[in-house]
Amino acid sequence: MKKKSRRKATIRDVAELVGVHHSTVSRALSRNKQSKISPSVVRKIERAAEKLGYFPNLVASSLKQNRSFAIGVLIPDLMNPVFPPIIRGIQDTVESIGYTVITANTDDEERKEQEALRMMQGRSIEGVIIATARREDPIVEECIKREIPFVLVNRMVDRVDVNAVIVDEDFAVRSTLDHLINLKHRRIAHIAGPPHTSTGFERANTFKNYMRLHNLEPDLVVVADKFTAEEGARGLKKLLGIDNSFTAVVAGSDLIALGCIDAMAEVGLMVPENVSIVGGNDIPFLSRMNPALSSVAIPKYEMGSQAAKVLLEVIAGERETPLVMRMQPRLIVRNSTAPAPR
Amino acid sequence: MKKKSRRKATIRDVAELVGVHHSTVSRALSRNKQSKISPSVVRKIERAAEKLGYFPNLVASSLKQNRSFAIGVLIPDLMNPVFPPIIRGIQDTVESIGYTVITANTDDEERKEQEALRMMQGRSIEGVIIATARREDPIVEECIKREIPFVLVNRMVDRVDVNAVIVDEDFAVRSTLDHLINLKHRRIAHIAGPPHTSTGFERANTFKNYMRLHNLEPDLVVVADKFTAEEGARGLKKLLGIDNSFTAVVAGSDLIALGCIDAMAEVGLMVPENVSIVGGNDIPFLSRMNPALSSVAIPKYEMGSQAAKVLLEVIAGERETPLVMRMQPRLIVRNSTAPAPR
DNA sequence: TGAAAAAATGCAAACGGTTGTAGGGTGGCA
DNA sequence: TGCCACCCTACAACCGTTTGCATTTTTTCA
Repeated sequence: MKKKSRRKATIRDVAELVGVHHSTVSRALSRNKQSKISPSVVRKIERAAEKLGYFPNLVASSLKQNRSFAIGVLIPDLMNPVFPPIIRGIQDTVESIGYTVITANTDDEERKEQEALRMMQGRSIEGVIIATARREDPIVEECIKREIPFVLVNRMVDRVDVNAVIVDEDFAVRSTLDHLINLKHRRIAHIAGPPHTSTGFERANTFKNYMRLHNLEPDLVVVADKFTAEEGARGLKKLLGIDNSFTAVVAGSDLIALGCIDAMAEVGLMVPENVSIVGGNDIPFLSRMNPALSSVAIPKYEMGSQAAKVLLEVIAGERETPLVMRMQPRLIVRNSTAPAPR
Repeated sequence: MKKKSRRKATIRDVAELVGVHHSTVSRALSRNKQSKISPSVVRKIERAAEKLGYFPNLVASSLKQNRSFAIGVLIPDLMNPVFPPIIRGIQDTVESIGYTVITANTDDEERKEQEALRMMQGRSIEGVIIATARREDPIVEECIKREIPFVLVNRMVDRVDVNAVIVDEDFAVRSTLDHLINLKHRRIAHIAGPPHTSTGFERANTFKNYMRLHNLEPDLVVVADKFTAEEGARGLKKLLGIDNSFTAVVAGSDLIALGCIDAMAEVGLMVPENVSIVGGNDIPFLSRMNPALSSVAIPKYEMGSQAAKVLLEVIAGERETPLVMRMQPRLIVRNSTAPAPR
């Protein structure tokens, strides 16, 4: 019995115990097909499997079926609070039907993205959810070329023939600007996210257009090279060097907003007394900071969940035409915005 | 060529292109062994592999070698900010040597833990890092029984013959009590984490002992059933019902502390003017809240990283005797603690 | 009652690598 | 020139499942 517990029981072990061929066991245990195995044998096999502590070797199964019941997820960095809810949304929906997810952090480095994709392909993942897309993205191109099912989440590429679950950035900045303009702000600056990302690019574009629509000069736009607090701070300092007449800033993300607030604190600018600020993404706990950050909330968990559903459809071959789904964000007004000072 | 790109190139395709046996290709491509393949052939094979876009099928390799170069990680919930850094620490260290990690959320439900472990075993993971341990933990027992290499992280079990990377909870509560006592607090309450977790249990124990050591009555202890803000709020309300003479509270975790603060706000208690509070774990961004939460920081990333290293040693058979590693936490004093009101 | 249809099970070949061992070629040395 | 080593490389079996097809068993019905 030492030997028995030594290595995992296989399908052949239970076949032997029952006295049938191992293929019969295989069929008996995979209930999906109408497998033509008599109920009595099925029961005997199930009992034997139970007794031996048998459970299927997913690896062997994957090899044979050339599918792995696994999907990959590419994110920039797990420690960025935007991503855990997205991932959780993905996991919850795919796990419910027996899939597992493999995530990889790419730190926005193309080399790591390539490596991760390689690794995932080596593991025969059936599809990928990509949260790292740049507007021109070699990884996306490669997925297309290799015909790997994929869905973009949060960030989009410049082509439209892809599946994506993203947010209505237009709506996001319009509602932000509406709010600020209602508060009588006129000199509004924008610390934009990186222009090679759709989120950074689109929001900056809409910002400019919508400002003009309101006859406001959209001249105070500076870009942050990353969605980080450091870059946000750098951006705001640069802005101060150019023009300090602004009374409000629209930040490309919450992290960027945090950096802006830090930079303003350094020069004695108070939020919201001197300048109002609104962030983006609404990451957790920022509602409790001082001042509580006004932000555009995006449905992170749902986006993950939806992206997963779409991916599963693609994998199952149920979806032919590309789908881009724009989720509606919601401006949450807290204490970092106030009427424009006179 | 359609057909070629249709399906992934295999080792046999490469072999055919070069005109050698596929086993030769296998040996040529796995450099580790002194594989006795002539350099010229190796070069030809590498070129052919490159040309065909070949990369190894990890699944097949896993099946044959009965190892998967994958480890599992069991966490309660990815969305709890404590875990992403731990996971990132794990990922970074194992990925550097070609392993991948599969994480599963268990929501502290035993059923999900069992399922997750099953799934991981089915995928032939070589070991597990467990962040979900309760003091008596059936999953841990099962790992022992099945001889699955594992390392506990953050939480410990009651037995000591296991590998674990945890924090010196004793030190944690002693330094927070020192701090509070220095501030002349005498009536100090403790909202403890769940007593079925080592962290909840140990901290509560140390709290009581260390209070007595200072001739203070440790009577104000109430337990939260989970490490959540909701439970923290519930705990504090219960405390208020018992005795409201306390001027400081030691919370079992940051999330519990947040709940306490909320509950206190409801009844008009101000932090830190009326009561001081210190949290645990020091999750990100709470330094920016109002008031900035004093907390006991734990080296989350390093804990993950260390746990991964230990696990890899166990897997490699390089570690026989169990190791429990206690990482030193650090009290970070911010604005949620102040001298005791008179 | 017997033949044909239907149902249940067995057989064997995969899936794509790895690896022990056998065999072919080359060079060294007497 | 001949023999023996010694490198390389080829062969084949195997890892645990799945699955088309053959075969056996059971059922059906004339």
